[in-house]
Amino acid sequence: MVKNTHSTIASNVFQQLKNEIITGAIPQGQKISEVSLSTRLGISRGPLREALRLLEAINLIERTPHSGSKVVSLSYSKIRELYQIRELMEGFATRLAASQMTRPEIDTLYRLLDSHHNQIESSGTHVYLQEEGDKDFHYYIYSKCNNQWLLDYLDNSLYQLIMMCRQQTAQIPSRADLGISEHIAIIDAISDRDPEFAEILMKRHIKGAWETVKRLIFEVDLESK
Amino acid sequence: MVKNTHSTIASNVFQQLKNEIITGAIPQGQKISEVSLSTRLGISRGPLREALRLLEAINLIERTPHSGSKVVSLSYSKIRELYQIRELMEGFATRLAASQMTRPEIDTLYRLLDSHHNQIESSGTHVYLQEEGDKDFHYYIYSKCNNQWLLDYLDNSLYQLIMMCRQQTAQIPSRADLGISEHIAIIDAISDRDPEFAEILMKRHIKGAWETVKRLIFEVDLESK
DNA sequence: AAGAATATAATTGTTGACAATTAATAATAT
DNA sequence: ATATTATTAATTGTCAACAATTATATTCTT
Repeated sequence: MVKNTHSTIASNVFQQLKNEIITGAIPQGQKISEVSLSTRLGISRGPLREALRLLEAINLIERTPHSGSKVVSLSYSKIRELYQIRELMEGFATRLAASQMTRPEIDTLYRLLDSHHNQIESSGTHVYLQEEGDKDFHYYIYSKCNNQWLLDYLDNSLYQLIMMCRQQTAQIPSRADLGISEHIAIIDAISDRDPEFAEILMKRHIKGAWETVKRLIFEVDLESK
Repeated sequence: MVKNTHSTIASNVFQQLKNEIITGAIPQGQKISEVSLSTRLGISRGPLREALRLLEAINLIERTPHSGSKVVSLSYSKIRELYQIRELMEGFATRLAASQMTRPEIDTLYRLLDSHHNQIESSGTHVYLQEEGDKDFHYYIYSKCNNQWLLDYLDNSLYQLIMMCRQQTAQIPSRADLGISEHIAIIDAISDRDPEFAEILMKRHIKGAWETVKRLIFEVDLESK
C-alpha cells in the first residue's frame, strides 16, 4: 500500500533529511559532514550527495565547493522575504484557483475545513492538528492553480521553508485560532466566483500570519537575553 | 582572470550542458544516456549525474527513477504558464526595485539602455545583440529587488526557460524593435519613484512579449504543415 | 610571544567496478 | 499470427577506493 515503488536510497534519504531539518532535529546552520552522516544512515556517500543536491535545490541547505554543506539559517530578513514572496505567489495561485475550481472541488474544500474544525474541537486544541489542517487547506487551494511552475515552487520550495519557520517559532504557543474565520471567508469568495476578492483575502491572511511570526520572533529574542 | 577558482567538473559540465540545452544543441525532449554523454564529455558518470541533478533543479531536464533523464519539451501550455508566472514575479520585482534603487543605479540603467541602443544602430539590427541587451536590462532591474528568493528563482530557473522559448521561436525574425520605448518608460517610472506604475509597465511589457511569442508559435505551427 | 610558512590531517571531488532495475528481444502457448 | 512469458541486454543506482582541495596543527622566523 506504500507507494514506494521506484524508491531509491537517495530519494528516501532526501525525504528523511528533509524532515529532520524541518523539525529541527538537525539544527539550522549546522555543518554537514558527508562521511559521518553517511555512516550514521548506513549508506555510502554517493546517494547521500544526491540527496544533498536535492536539499540544496529546495533551499534547505547551502553548499560551497570543496568546503561542504550546512543547513540554512533563517535570519529575520530571510523570513520576511519569504513571507513577502509567499503572499505574492499564493495570493495569485488563489486567484487562479478561484476561477478554475469546479463546484465539487469547492464542496470538498468546505468539507475539509469542517472536518478539521471538528477534529480540533473534539480532541482539544492541539496546535499540531491545527497546523496540519492549515497546511491541508492551503495546499488544496494552490494545487488547483493550473500552473505547474507556480505549483512546483510553492509546494516544493516555499512551503518547506515556511514549515521551518514555524518550527523555529513553535516553542511559544501561537494564537489560539489560526484564522478559521479567515479560511471560511476565502472559500466563500471562491464559491462566489470572485477571484480578485479571493486573492485579496488570501494575501491578508498570509500577511496576518507574517505579523504573528514577526511577533513570535521578537518575543523569542527577548527571552533569550 | 577567469573566475574559475572553486571550479569542479560537475559545475563546469552543468554550465556547458545548460548552454547546449538552451541553444538547442541538445534538442527538446531528447533522452539523455549517462554513459554516452559522459564518454562524449570525457568524464565519469559521477559528476555528470551531479550536473544532471542541477539541471533538474532548474527545470531544464526531467528525471524518472531507474528510467533516465530527458530534456524538457516546452509545450504551448507550459510556455503560457511560464509567461504568466514571469509577469507576476518580474512585475513585483520591478516594483521592489523601483522603491529601492539608488540614484546612481538608475543612472547606470539609463546608460546601459543608451549603450545597447547605440550598439544596435551602429552594427545594424542584429537580433542577437538586441536580445542580449534585453536580457541585461531585465536582469539589472530584477537583481535590485532585494529579495533573495525572488531573485534566485527569476535568475536561475525562470530565465533559463525563457531563453529556451526564445531559441524555439527564433527561426523567424522577431519584431524589429524589441520594445525599446517600453524600456524607457519603465526606467522613467523607476526614476520618478513610482513603483506601482513601474510594475504595471513591466507587466504590460512582458504581456507584449508573450503575445509575440504566441504569434510566432502559431506561425511555426502553420509552416510545419 | 606573534605571525608566517610548512607539513599534516580531514573533507570533498572523482573514478571505475558491481548490483539492481528496466527495456528489448526471443521463445512459447493459444 | 498475436499475445504472453522467459531470457537477454542495456541503463541506472550504489559502493568503496583514490585524487584533489581545504582546513588544522606544527614549526620556524622575527
